[in-house]
Amino acid sequence: MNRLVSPRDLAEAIGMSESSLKRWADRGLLTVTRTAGGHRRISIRDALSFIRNKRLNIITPAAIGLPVLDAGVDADEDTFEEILQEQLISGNKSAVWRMLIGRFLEGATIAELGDGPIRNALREIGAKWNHDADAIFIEHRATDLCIQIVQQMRLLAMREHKSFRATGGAIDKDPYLLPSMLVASVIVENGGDATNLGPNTPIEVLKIDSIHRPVDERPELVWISTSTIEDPETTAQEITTFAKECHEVDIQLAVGGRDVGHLSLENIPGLSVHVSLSGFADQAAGLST
Amino acid sequence: MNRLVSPRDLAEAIGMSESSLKRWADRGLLTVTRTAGGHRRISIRDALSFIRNKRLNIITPAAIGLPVLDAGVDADEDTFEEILQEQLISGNKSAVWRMLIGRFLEGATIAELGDGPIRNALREIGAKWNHDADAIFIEHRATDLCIQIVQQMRLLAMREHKSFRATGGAIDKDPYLLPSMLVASVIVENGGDATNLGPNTPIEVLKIDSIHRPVDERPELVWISTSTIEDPETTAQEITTFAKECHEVDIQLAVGGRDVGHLSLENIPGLSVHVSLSGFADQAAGLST
DNA sequence: GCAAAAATCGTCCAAATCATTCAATTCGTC
DNA sequence: GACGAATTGAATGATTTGGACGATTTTTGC
Repeated sequence: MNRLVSPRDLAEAIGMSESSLKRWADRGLLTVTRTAGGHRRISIRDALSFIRNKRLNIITPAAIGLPVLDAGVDADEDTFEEILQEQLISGNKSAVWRMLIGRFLEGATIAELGDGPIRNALREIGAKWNHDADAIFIEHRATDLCIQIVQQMRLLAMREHKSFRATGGAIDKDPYLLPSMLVASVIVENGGDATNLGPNTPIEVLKIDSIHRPVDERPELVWISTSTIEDPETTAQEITTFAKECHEVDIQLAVGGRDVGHLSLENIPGLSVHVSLSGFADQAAGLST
Repeated sequence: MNRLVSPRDLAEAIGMSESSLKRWADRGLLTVTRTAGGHRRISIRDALSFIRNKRLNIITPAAIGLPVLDAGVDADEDTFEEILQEQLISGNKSAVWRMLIGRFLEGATIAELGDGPIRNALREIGAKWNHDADAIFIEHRATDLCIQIVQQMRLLAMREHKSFRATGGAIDKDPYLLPSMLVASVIVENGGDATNLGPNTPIEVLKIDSIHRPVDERPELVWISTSTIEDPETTAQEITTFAKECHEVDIQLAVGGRDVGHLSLENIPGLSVHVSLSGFADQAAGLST
């Protein structure tokens, strides 16, 4: 996973000529290092970022030491999700990795993958929850694998220049990591600088990194992820108050998550309620311009 | 201590061939000393200045195995930890990233970084815990940043060939992510294939992926991370029973974590108790050969 | 200590890559 | 369509790279 490739290899992998590749590198579109003798060398990570940024197809994955992106990457959406779910259940790390990263490199956004395959597969797996040890095992293993892959995508999607700041986390008593991590990754993918405060983050704590900050250090966006809500009324009230405070200082507040429908949050100025990651993505894209 | 590396090791570390490295040395691009018999030896200092000079990437840090305490490369250990802690508290992502990944690329192991700078910084930050929102904010932000960096190191440390399998997680009711993630990363760094079941994993669930598996799918090692323990007596009893079951089928069980001292676990065959990540590293290295 | 195993030596050479040039293709605009 | 600008892919001779070789040195194991 960490080899250096030559311009020739990368050119072959994406079906372009060596000349073009070198020109792109010289123009700065692709990060290259040089050997002591002056030959260009490209790290896999830079190569993958480049492939995705330029929306290129990997024609010969083997040329840069990538596993064949087989098994359902080309399949239609339903089949893809079905296979992904099977592989997640059986704990086939490399297959899941190939499928998701493969789609990602073909240009799928983190929001699309999170809203579609990842959410659906984990929902199915979670539905089997019944305090049965087997089910817990499968859920934990699948979640950890997804966390690793989402982190990897976050790194690949990161841009040099960050055009806005965002902070957020999962609400108090909510132990789920992945949703908030997905939101952070989606924000990074859309040009933001995301600080994820993780699970179990009371709204009081979010205030510290937003409205309580000096004006020039405040984020433009705050997100709250709500996978489980203990007390819907109190929580809705807290969020409403927080939204008002944010609105006064021109911070956008966005709430999303599985249980967001249980909250009565309507027509509150400065507050967006998202039922999907693409909602977050759109909002972030709006801030990014 | 001034360790010397061979041309082959340095070549592997930067992903180049031994031939090229020898040629560069002969051309004077890289300072080498010679043994009495004429073999080239390169000091870590010269190797690093060469790498920096030519802007090369270190892709296999383990190859030059630089001891962290090699004074003079950068700040001494105390100063380093002090600065790291400051930057973690102030949330300076890029600085923390640079410091930790930098050390890692210079040859520090994940175990060393986890036992030293990371643990000490987070311990200091955690000590400020008093249900004060500021303290929680800083702790959450620092933890998330460390999670990202540890995941990145895990990817960098991953090898092509995995020589043994391991599974583990944080014990039931233990919500901390990072310790178990660190153990998984240390195992990966030492040639293992780690499945991290994450926080809140009851021992029953660990059994699913170990003793309840078919013989040829069983891991060689199971780890339990214990940052908080609700009921020491029951837990110790459970672990003892589990250790016995593991021992019978030749699986090694390793327990570690902040609160591991509160458990009475002594002289149990097949059970190792570690107070540091390097303990896990040694055990993994033993399995790897 | 000694012998076997592993690592490195210096040298050679085919293959890969360099920077540059140039013709062919593609793109946008009129 | 025609035209100019930009991009692409192929060819060039010079340089760099990486693997192979038998000989020598260093390390390992007893």
